[in-house]
Amino acid sequence: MNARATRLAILNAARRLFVEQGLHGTTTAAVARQARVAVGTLFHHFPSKTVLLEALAADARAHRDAHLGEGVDPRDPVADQLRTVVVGHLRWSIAEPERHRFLELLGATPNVAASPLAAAGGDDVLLGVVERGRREGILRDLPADLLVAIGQRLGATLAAHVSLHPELADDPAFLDQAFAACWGALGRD
Amino acid sequence: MNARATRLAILNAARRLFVEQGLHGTTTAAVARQARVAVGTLFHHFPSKTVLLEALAADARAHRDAHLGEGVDPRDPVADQLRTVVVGHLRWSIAEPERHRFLELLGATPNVAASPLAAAGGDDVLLGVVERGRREGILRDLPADLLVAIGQRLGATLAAHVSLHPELADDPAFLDQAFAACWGALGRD
DNA sequence: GTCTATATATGGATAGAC
DNA sequence: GTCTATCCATATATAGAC
Repeated sequence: MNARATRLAILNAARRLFVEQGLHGTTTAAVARQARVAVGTLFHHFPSKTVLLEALAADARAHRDAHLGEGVDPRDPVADQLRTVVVGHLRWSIAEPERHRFLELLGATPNVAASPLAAAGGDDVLLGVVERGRREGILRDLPADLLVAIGQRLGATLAAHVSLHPELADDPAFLDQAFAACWGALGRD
Repeated sequence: MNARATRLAILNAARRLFVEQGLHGTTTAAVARQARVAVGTLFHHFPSKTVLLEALAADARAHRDAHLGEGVDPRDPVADQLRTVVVGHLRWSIAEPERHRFLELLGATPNVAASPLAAAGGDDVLLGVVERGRREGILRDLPADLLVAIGQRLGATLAAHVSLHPELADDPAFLDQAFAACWGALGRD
């Protein structure tokens, strides 16, 4: 197995275990076992557990952002852009449940949420849409950062529900209602 | 210091540290230090770290439920009941930020969210309101458990924002908009 | 009930052979 | 690059004096 493949095996094993057992609940030994490599090999590729976490975070964000970047057309009405972002995020979190849950976990973990590890970065897409919506006066009279947070949390809640009922991912009626709920929360009455 | 006071000091210290540094990030030694008792004393009152977590969880839920139980009048329209629950929860999470964050943390921690520790229990109040709303056909055509989850997450998001801007807790315009966002997400258009 | 001192296990990380 | 064996710090929990 070449170096690249070994590195990938470690990343995949680590992501899975971190999501299943938590950040502190997962030992480097367990990651190595799951990846079918020796502990020394793990530390050869990732000099510390923190570096491993950072690599996973960067990977997950890059993956998500690449997925979200496409598709949002600045010429569309804000409501359409928002729908594109929300549904896109929903689809991504269904397609990549572990990466999604890993990012959620990072954000929810004290002393990690504040570190560079949790630097949002990719939610810029949503932020851009929200800021344009506010300028146009079609969103609620709430702070922009709160609107972004609401959009994120709502998206994550929907994603968690759909991950339990995968058939909903392609149910147009459900997706309509789900987006309607988001728009109902964010849009001006 | 009597036994009751010692127990309380340990609980308060533990809650604070768990919220600040995470469940696994907090050692029993650190809790004892913060509570100004010896490690042996801690383990005298709580035979294990798990028991301490359970006691903390039970305390936080009882506190929240006692607060939420009052105030919901079954004769009110569902929208009013919902507002009572949402605003009540918001106020509670502002008044008791550590208990609130501790419950959030429990729910977000793998291998803890699934354990008896995370048994919801007190969100029965919200569940009751949502079920009545669905029967009356005034809520969105989404599964009841998803509606409850949306209400909870939205409430938690608002609470997190208000904890950063405490002055909003008594701003009627903000509370109106905040509740409007919840109702927009949950209520039928 | 509270303390100090310690047992026991396990964690992250390293050394050095291959 | 990968392995085995091991170091060292720290974590939970206990023992037993006061």
